[in-house]
Amino acid sequence: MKYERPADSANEATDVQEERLARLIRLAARAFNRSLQLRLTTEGVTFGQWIFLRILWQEDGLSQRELSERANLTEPTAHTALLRMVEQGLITRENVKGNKRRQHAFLTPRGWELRERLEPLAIEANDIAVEGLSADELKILRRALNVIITNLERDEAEAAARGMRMPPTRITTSVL
Amino acid sequence: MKYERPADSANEATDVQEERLARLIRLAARAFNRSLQLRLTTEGVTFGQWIFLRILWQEDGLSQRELSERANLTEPTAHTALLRMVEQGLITRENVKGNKRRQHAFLTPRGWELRERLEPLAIEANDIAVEGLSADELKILRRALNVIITNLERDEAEAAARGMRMPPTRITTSVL
DNA sequence: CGCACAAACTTAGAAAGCTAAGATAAAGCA
DNA sequence: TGCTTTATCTTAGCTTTCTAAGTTTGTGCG
Repeated sequence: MKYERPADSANEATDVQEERLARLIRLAARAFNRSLQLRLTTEGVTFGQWIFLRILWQEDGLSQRELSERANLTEPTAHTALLRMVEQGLITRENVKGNKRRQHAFLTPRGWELRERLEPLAIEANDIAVEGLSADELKILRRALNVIITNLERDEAEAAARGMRMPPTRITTSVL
Repeated sequence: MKYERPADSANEATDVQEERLARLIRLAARAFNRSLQLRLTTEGVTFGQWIFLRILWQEDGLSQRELSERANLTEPTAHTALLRMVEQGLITRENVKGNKRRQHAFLTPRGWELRERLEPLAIEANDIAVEGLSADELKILRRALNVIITNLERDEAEAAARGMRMPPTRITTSVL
């Protein structure tokens, strides 16, 4: 054990403290998602669409793979989101430069238009969230979150290298 | 606007900063979930089961409603998780004191046994996550997360009072 | 007692996410 | 040139979570 504590800080208390952190982060993430979703709904946009719209506003014409990387999501997740965005007329997907494999996503005029209506909503949600926190606290919060993310991703990579895997979500070709 | 910045820090930078906070929290939440799930899988337990096991270890015999409240999850979510836990022999659900409505969940011996094997896994994940953060930073992190959660939940409650709702997840009895 | 209202659990169906395993096109190499 | 490998997008099917809308059982009041 790396971080030993004096005997007088009971074990139980330690457990509770530590376990709470994951819970707090989960609750904060959910509250943030809901807050944003609540606002986006007024413009008929879902959370998943928002994620990809934001990326395309910065950099139009990315491929599905590039989009999923920038969004930190898997390709199947990006895939279904992009299909729906085509249906709703927010983007088109096109093959460019004679490459029949890569499908680049381009914002439609409607997709571009949403920008000025949606971005203020996200800023509003963020402003509400951080109300009462000082600049210093926010700085530490960001740093701490980055550290946690780095630590856990490193851990997952190491676990994967040792052969540990996330449980399959599909019945693996069973007994035979 | 509360936190004005000197003119030389462009608006764009501000936006990016603010938007990033939600993203960081989302990433941290996901990394935490995966880290825990990866470990729980070695004992054949899913994340959802862990959530309710933890609560029952503290307080056995709670009803579905009480469990969903303590877990910060809705009843349908608790419902499906509990059904699976019954299937797997982790809990039983029983009517007590002749009440045919309330269903109290009781840990089976198997459910109790898991405690000593699972709790260390959660502690391990937490230890890894906070590696490199000082006690002060952790304190601020916790406070900041609590502030954010409170702010956003208040905002959602106010929005609900004004009639704003989360988008329905089911097709609302359409045209007729 | 009987009926209305409330509490508790269930069912229906959707979104968003994932892993695994295709399919097809491009690139690289012998 | 032809074959193998790699890239990219798709499909299949599962989990977890939600909102909305039942169903059933208790409770309280006239």
